[in-house]
Amino acid sequence: MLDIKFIRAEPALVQAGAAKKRIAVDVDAILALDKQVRELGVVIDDMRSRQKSASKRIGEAPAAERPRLAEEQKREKAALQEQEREHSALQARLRELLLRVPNVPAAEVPEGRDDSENVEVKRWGTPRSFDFEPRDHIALGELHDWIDVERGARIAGSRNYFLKGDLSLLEGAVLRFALDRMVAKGFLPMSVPTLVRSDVMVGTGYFPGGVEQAYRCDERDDLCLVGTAEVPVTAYHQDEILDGQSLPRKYVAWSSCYRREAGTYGKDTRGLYRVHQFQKVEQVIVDVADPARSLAHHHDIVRNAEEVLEAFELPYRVVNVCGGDLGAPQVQKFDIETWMPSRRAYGETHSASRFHEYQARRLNLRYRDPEGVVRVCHTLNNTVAASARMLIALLENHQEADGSVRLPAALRPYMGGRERIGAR
RNA sequence: GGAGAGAUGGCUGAGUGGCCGAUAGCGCCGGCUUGCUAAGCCGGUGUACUCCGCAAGGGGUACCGAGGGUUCGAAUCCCUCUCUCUCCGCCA
Repeated sequence: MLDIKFIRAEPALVQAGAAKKRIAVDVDAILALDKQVRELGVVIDDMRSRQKSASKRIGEAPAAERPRLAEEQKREKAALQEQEREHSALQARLRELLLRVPNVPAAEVPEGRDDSENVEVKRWGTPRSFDFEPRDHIALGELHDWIDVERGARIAGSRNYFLKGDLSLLEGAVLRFALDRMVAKGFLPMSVPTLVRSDVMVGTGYFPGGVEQAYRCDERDDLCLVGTAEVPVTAYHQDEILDGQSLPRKYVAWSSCYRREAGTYGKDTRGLYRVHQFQKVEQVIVDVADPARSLAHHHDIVRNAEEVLEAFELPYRVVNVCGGDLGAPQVQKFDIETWMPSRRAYGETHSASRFHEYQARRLNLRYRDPEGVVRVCHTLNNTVAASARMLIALLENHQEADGSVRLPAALRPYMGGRERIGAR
């Protein structure tokens, strides 16, 4: 959420930012409503002030006088209550609108309509040229009985799966490697709730825009399954005022992630690329409100992910996500795409975002600076490793003609020292 | 699931209808005292919105877990909910 004061000061900037993101917003209408809310607020504050002093006088008046004075106050009160009802309706409407105002994208965000216009900023490694007909991960999974999508679908519907044997172990190895690496960099590991209240989904910016993408419990419990550990970790300090000295806070969390994938019928239906549940190690940073520091963190968290891919010996590229492909909350986003032979393309495996105040303001996540001033924090996050897609890349890139899969050196200690899996 | 107790400012903890945005202590900040430190003394110390002011600053309103209600007036009374703790039951 943007600061309403910022919107008042820079309406054109906000309107232009929304346009760059291809998100419809009427800034003028919001400002008109804001003005209305404030004007009525002044009236109400004034009425309450009179009400309070009148009540005080009644308390001090002789008992005989009180009933008559109270009677007068009753009429005043009715008028006040009517204004209050009007005011809170307007405030609620304003908040609804504000929750949908997108964050202003950075100048470095490229213009563009959709992901086809994202701009590649880096490429590492070279996609391997096979001297045999490479299998896709599903074929490899069937060959070794590592993946069972049929029973997954029978148990839980389409886009659900079982991982078995060495692939299940490999999933754990990938995630644990990623986690260990981040801990070594000073990130605090956390185990987190994956079922959260919907105000946390609003706070992190997923709601109201992304309600369709989240699994929700029924009306007995106001809880949602998170699509990423970013949600509980970023909301960890909700409603707190942190000591500025304690920032930045760097967290890393391993969690299951749940996505409804509404509106993706017929898209990526084969295999583990687009699934309803997967596991992910996520890095989150909370820091002071300094755009330069946020930017530096952004580069760092991208680099952290790159190092994991390099350790896995997987070719990747980094793209600067264009305005039209950017979500409402982000200032800027870099996606890392890893080479996937079956797609004959790079597929998104990581997403690194910086938000400035957008999430923190919704979460009421603040800190006290050295001068004692309370400010809203900045937040950022990025994937470190996400299980299903990382497994696709590892299987497909490191497969051999006989269907076995070579393990990169980094993963061997996590796989009992083995150099390959699926050897016959 | 059953029974009970609770939720107040950074923390501890008073406050059962008007004198309470809230006693006191601790912590923190400033000052004084003092070879240094410790102790002591004095003062200050919540958040949000809003109005006035160039500013320093000042005024108003709201907030005592959340939401409703009673009342001229609610931290205080009533209702609902959430959370915490204790005991019992069940259970990974």
